[in-house]
Amino acid sequence: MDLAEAAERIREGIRSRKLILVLGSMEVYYEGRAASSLGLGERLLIIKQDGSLLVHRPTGYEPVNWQPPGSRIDVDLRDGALVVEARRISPEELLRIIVRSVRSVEAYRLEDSAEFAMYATEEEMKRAILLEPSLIEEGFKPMEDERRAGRAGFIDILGVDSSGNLVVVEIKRRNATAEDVKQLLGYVKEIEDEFGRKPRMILVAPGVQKSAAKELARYGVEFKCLTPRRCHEILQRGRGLDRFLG
Amino acid sequence: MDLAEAAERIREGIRSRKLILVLGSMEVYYEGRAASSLGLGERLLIIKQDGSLLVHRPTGYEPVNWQPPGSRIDVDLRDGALVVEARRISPEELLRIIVRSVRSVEAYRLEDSAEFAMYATEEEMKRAILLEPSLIEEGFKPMEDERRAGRAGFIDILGVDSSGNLVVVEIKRRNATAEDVKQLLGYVKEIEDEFGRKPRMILVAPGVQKSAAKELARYGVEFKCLTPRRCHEILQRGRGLDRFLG
DNA sequence: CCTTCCGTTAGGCTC
DNA sequence: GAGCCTAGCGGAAGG
Repeated sequence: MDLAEAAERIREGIRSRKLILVLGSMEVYYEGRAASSLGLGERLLIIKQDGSLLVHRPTGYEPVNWQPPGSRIDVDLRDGALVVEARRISPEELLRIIVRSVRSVEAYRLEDSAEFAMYATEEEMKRAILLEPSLIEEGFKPMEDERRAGRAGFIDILGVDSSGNLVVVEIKRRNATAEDVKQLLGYVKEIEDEFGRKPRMILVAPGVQKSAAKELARYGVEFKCLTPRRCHEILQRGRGLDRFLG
Repeated sequence: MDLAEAAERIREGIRSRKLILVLGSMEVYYEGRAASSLGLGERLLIIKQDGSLLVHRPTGYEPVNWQPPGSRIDVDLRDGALVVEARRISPEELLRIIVRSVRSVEAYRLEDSAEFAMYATEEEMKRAILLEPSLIEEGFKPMEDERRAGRAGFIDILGVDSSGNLVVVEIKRRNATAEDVKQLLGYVKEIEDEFGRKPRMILVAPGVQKSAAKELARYGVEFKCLTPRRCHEILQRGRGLDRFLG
């Protein structure tokens, strides 16, 4: 395909806010927070309706270069090449794509208003525990969630056990790290300052990294194994009951 | 376009290891480490030559759903819909795309053997300092890089200053955080244990976060401002000299 | 605006 | 293979 025609199609696609697909042979140069260069090769260039831009090589999940939504995109013919530039400010970044030859340019107006729903997140784990506190242990009673702990951050769940002890619960959807233990200790210090007594500390996660296991023992942090999947199932069950009860 | 024809084109594209672009109206369901669902809408489905798969909505930098390279991809006609499934094991994950109608299916064999080069990384900052130690201060002499500091990790650069003091240098390509200061202190503790005297501590970065500034002052950590860009320029210059001298 | 934290983080490296 | 760290991380939420 002729480069001038390709340029016109791309410009028209941007004007009419379409998703544009360009297949061709191109070089790619990036400069901003870092810098990169990529010599000539056949790639897929995607320009989206919101001004985001992606360059994909024939393999790999990730784009080799990109620009997030809101970039200003310029299309020019320069020295016998088709040059696409995507700029953004804050941080100031420039992505320059020099297209040497084009196999195809397609533009589509896509309609997509569906809602994306994600399950088995850390948020869902917290909701499952609030719904069924015995997941932590028998007699556990949550009092607050997302409670501010000074400048240490927010405590996932603050509650009391069956003996009336304060319990600070930290939830992770993946294996707990030593860093997570430190985070929990930070919360506990704030709580201790505030309440004048040391609370129990429970780290809830599907597992622990080896380095974290040592830290748990060292600081007397308890560990409760719980997977995001199990929590999701519990919430589904809860919804089923709600529906049944009406 | 007819769904049966679309299915055949996709299968043929996979057989011949091409990059496949499908534009159409589709639902997407994912279940694996987490789970998600996305109702009917017009999207771009990309199947790459290496078995990676991406579903892109009309806006946004990131794919809404994906499967990394190496997934097994099945294409079926089922209940009047075109169903594309991408599975992987370890972790076991399934992405199911139900295509209800197709606007276009294109397949391309792309040739791309160019090398991708990234500059202005933390690695480059270290190399620039090793090449030109006065970037830290006059008289600084690097002795080792990536030196093991017990279980605390690896010291970016260990050296001595003009007075013979040990110097531990930690490099960050972005503004330094309080966490980075802690990391440096961890190294220093190990070095102190080993050498029996406290080394100077220098954090090298383009800037500091506010929380980090307090930690710097508190623990007597010095800060040296240096940008990845400057380091990249220095290395370029170095290469130029090598070429000139060599 | 900046900071903090999560992510199906991905990807790379070491042990 | 598991553990650990970095990223042009992106994105969201909060101050």
